[in-house]
Amino acid sequence: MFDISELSRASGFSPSKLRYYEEIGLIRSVGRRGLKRLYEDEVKTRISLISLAQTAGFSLGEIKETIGSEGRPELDRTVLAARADAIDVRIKELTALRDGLRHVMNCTAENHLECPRFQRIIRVALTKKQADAKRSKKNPDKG
Amino acid sequence: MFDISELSRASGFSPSKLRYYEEIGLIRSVGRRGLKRLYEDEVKTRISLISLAQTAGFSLGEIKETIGSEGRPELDRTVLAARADAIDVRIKELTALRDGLRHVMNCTAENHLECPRFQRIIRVALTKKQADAKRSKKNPDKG
DNA sequence: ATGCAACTTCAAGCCCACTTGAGGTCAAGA
DNA sequence: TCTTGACCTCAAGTGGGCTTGAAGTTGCAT
Repeated sequence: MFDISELSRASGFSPSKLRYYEEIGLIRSVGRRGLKRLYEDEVKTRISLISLAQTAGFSLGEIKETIGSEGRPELDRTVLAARADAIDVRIKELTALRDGLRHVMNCTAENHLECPRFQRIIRVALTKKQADAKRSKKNPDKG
Repeated sequence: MFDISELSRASGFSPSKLRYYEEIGLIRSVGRRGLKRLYEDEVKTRISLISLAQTAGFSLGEIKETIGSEGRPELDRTVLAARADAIDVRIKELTALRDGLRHVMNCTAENHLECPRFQRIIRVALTKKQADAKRSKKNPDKG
């Protein structure tokens, strides 16, 4: 059991951010010593997970839906599957973008945005994105 | 040459968003017919690129620094390289997160956050992140 | 017992990335 | 010529994700 300053040091999250996350139900403290919050180890894993999920572009609301707010989260398999699929799409986009950037670095075309190779790289990722957007319009429940 | 409503349809960006991007110098219109903005094809590639870069977690400011604001952007190779490297890091994090989620879907441990396999998956990504954070503290210029 | 650093609450503020609304202008068709 | 409607500008508003500041409360060391 440790207090907010240790958790802050360990996680790199500011105390105000930790309090905010608790307020919106993303993490929890397990008790108090006087006024001071006390945390247990589990919260560190949780914070790592939140941090990664944010990097992946999920909002705090989506993260809460995914991992729940309690120690024993109700993990809905269909939600987890949807998140994993979303990450796969994102990975493909990022890969295309990275390849595009690396190509541009070595490309001698006068205007890189008009380089056919670059455009093709970008278009591939965009096409996936648009196909995805279309699907979620036809099928709004599975967002 | 086409107007804002066609560009909006083609790109999926709202007219207000397109005007906003022009205001902050991310895209440009090449002229007017009366009051109405006129765009040329190049802007579509640019918008695709912006869209991807946002997915990758870059701010509009960073995107502007990376691709410049003009038709013939000043592409700084060191900036491009840094962005590409950042994307690589992010891809690794996303991969770990996705694997973690997929594992949890099939894991029968009572509390998933305490599943050692899950923790290991998460910790790997987090370690990379923290190493990166440390490096940029020691070397604040190369962010 | 007293001080004080580290915590606490709660409301307000801030930055980013847009959106909205009010009021204005223009080009083309009836 | 007159209307229509799609565009325009500019200022203010919104929502997410925090941070900041003022004022209060504690455990612990002296």
